[in-house]
Amino acid sequence: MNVRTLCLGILSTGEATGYEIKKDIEEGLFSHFIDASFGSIYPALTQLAGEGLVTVRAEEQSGKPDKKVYAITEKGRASLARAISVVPGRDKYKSEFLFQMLLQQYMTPEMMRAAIDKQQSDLEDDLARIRECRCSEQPHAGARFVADYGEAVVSAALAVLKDKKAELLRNATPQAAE
Amino acid sequence: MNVRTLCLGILSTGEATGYEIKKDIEEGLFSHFIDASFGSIYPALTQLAGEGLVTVRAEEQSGKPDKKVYAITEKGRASLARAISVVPGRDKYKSEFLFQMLLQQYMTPEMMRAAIDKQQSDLEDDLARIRECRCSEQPHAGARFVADYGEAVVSAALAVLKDKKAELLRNATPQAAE
DNA sequence: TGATGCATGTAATCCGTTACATGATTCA
DNA sequence: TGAATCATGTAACGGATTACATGCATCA
Repeated sequence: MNVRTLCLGILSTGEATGYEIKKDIEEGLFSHFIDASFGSIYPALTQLAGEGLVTVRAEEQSGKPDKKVYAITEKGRASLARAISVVPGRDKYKSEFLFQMLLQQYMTPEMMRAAIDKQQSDLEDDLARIRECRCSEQPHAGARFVADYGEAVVSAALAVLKDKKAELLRNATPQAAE
Repeated sequence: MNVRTLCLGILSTGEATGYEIKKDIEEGLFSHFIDASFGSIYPALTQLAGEGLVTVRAEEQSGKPDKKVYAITEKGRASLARAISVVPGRDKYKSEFLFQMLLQQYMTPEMMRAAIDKQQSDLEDDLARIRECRCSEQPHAGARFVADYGEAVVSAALAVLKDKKAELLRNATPQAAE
């Protein structure tokens, strides 16, 4: 799945500017399983408009660049439906944190602590964000499911982390890391 | 974190060929939070050898290309220690499946079922793999933690999925998908 | 007989990130 | 005064995937 389809998906829930799409990706329900930067969103939107999958409407603003509000077209909806009508690819999960934990013996206890604390605060952030989404929206079945799924996964991670934190630090080898 | 560091990390647990490293990434504990293909592993290994971070030893074989066994050097261990002595980047999770669930209304009920079944079998695979790792190795503290973490996360996902599956399918809009 | 596993490697290509460029407004 | 928010966009660069090339052995 690429940024094109992602933009189409977000626009299927209502019109938005590139800037708002980015915010949605960072703060909305999408945030915990998708990523995209301006450098990919803006070109994707231009391309989509060129193909008639979305329309653009410029709104003048003083001081700032014109706001470009994008809206999905029927052709866009059809294209979106086609794009998601495939058996989904396997989930991909990348974690530097877990890699580090696997290589504990190369880390100093201070680094261990820093890494664990960082991970914990990241997870707490995630959890807060998910719960916020659930409150702020009147969610449809899909959104509710995704929020439940996300909450369950993040909570489970957090529980293990809190549970094993002390043990992990106790085991940290003080002589490590060259 | 890049393929270089990943290779160094795997080689820190014992010597291996490029082919074995790939297998380790696919089947070992690494598999649920890291990815890499031959196209990136082989060049990385060549580069690492050029810099003296690993040594190579060629083993002749009949029929097949010579097996190149790589082993990490002291310099390599130092480099690995340096590479992982940073506050870890945020975990990244990509899921086409969750994206699809969020856009339910564009999917046919058949696609919904296929997607859910696929996700379930993927998760069951993951769980089996993690449990296998735990048995096959005499794991050190780090490996045990990673296995616990992975098991908790995947189990939680699986539980939600099983729990909500029926509801998700019941809600599937029969007229959807263009 | 045809797929799968073993075994290494290169080149084209893609997709995306990072950094840069611009600039007003608002909040601390 | 300096950071953050709003707002769009381009260009360089990087990093990895995919496909290709080669070829034997084994298993079904």
